[in-house]
Amino acid sequence: MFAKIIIDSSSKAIDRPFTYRIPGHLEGVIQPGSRVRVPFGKGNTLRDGYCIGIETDTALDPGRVKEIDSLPGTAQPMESQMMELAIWMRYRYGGTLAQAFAAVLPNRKDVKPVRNRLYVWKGTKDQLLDQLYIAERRKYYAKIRLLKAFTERLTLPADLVSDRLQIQASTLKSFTDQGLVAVEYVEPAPMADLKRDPQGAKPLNAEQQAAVREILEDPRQVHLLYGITGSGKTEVYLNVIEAVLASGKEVIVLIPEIALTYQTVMRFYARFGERVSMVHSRLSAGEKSARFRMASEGGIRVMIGPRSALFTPFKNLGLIIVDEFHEPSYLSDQSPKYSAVETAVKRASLAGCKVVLGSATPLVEYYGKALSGAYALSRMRTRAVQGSRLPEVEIADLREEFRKRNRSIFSEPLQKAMEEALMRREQIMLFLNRRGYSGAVSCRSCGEAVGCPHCSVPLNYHKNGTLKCHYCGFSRPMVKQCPACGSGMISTFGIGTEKVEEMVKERFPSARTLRMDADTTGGKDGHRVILEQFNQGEADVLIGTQMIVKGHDFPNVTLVGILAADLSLNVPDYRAAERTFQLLVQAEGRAGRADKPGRCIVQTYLPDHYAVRAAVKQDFDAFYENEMLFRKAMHYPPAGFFSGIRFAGPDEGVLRAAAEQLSKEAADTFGQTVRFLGPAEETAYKVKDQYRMILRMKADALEDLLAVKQYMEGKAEPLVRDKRIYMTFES
DNA sequence: AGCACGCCGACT
DNA sequence: GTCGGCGTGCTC
Repeated sequence: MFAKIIIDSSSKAIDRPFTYRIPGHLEGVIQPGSRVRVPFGKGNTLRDGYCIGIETDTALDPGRVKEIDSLPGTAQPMESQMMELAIWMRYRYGGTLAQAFAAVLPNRKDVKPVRNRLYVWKGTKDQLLDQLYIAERRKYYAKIRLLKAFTERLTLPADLVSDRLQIQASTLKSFTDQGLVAVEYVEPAPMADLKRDPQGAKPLNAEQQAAVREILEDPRQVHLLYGITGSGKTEVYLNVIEAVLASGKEVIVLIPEIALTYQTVMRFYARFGERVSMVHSRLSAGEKSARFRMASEGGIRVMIGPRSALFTPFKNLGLIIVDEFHEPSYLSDQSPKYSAVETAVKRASLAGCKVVLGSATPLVEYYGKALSGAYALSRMRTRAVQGSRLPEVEIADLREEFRKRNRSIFSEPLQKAMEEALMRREQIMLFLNRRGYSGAVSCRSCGEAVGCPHCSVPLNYHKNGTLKCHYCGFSRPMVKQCPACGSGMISTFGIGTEKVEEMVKERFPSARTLRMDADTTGGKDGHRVILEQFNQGEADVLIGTQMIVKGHDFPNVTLVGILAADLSLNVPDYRAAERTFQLLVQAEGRAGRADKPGRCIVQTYLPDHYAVRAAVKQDFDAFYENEMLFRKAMHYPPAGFFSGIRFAGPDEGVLRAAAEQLSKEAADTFGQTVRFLGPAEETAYKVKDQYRMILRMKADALEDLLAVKQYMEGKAEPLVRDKRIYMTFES
């Protein structure tokens, strides 16, 4: 018997099956999906790999075929469905098959036994592990602080945690003295917390009931749940999950990284108790593997977590929920660069189950499919909590402010609102999306940004005095006058959050400020510390980038100021308007709670832009209609398929030559079906001494783009192997 | 990716 | 005359 083996490697050169003989004692043990250890290469070094198939015969010269050495660890073989998913991911997103397997099969590390230490815990293993995670994030109870002290030593194999033991405080001391660790645990914290804040099943309103019913009854596989902020999507999920569990099936709930908080997970615990578990990036391989094993053995029925939870090896998967599915954290940054949303849809179709995509600001591609009937659609347009209102949103027109010679970053209405809020001792959040000030040029008089005639994205100002398009390479000299209105009031933007903080202090000397952006959130606890300080009322004004608008609710915040709504509109990306709309809607949602009305002031030079207007009215359908006109006109998704091939390399000349040559060959070969734009320099042309270029492609069929990808992988292979260039694929 | 084979310069 | 530089090419 022979086995087809994929060697675990990130190298394209050996990303293909190798045939090995199966030794007699492993016959029947090795199956497709098994991890194996094989001698490889001239030195016969032992390397790990994945079996992808079994054959009774081989066309190879028997003398060349080596024998499988062993089976490393005790990991279960990958389910055939998960293997199929990985193969699809490799095809869809590139990278090597081994990388795709690694993504769907994270239980790679075998649990190392730890001896000579005693851990005592009353409660289940899973609760302990979850407590440790929570303890890192929040100072909840004294006993959790006690746990925190032991966190380091408690990252132990779950099997060594003894269940339901309790020891006396004296004993505790003697164990501690001996270097053994003991933790006394009085009552499971989740339950303790529930007593404080009971969260049983809430009655559903009519919209929620309708959504639950539609999700359960509609035969279509993909179900989009559009629900405004506060419409109670989670409650809908809980009810749907209940029904799926009752039918004997299992559920995966994906949430954005940032939303994985104590409260979120507790709502699920409250409803489903120990059938729920979660995975997250801070778990060690052993802990994660233990939970996945429990899931495959039926001990866990609902798995919650960020994108990697999608690969929970449930045997009888009945439902996948992707909450806030528009969030960019669903895109993997490692190879394979998969979209967890798209992959969830694929997994659902392999498992024959339903997938629910929920959002207050759905991605237009998906919303379009829902409107066309390809996906099912449920809408929830009212707030679930009685008396709760959407914040009052108003626009401050910065062109007007400029005419009034207000050179400050605060418009008159915002300035006034801030004074009032400070007087009432209420808190303020100021939001400025820093990413957008990379040099787009805009007119202070009419608000237009100078755009590319071929791509309708803003041009970027370059130091040599030209304006360039980073999509197609178009370039023109810097303008002296606004091409739209002829005004000479042309300038670049350059204000970041630091400057905002300075100006808040200058104008409101008594206000205490906190700043939250990439510069102030260093370290693993940076976010938590700042948010906690703000929540404790240690500051009056929180200034930050988009990280402050996601999912954090501060009851005392009554004013949200969006300093420059246009900044995210002027980034060279066809999704700029969509991202802006999402950010604005999210930021608006931060203002006010049921008991205190909220107010949001949106400062903009583009008060008439459809993304801004729709966001102010919280009108997703209006945004969708306008955005689709733009996408269709420009053949951007969903009106067509769009992707990119990135070239990077340390030698500028080699990189340019390679990018241009490869692009030309691709254009000659695929010019009939694919439109090529570029290659153009990336927005950040040189990063860490690497020069970067990008070839963008538009096509009517995804298959055509994937064909170019395959072709380029082959063509660029020699250059990539010599490390002259690096090549990656974007979808 | 590793690792070996292979054909040219400074050393015991 | 040998040790070793890393260029080229293969890995079941």
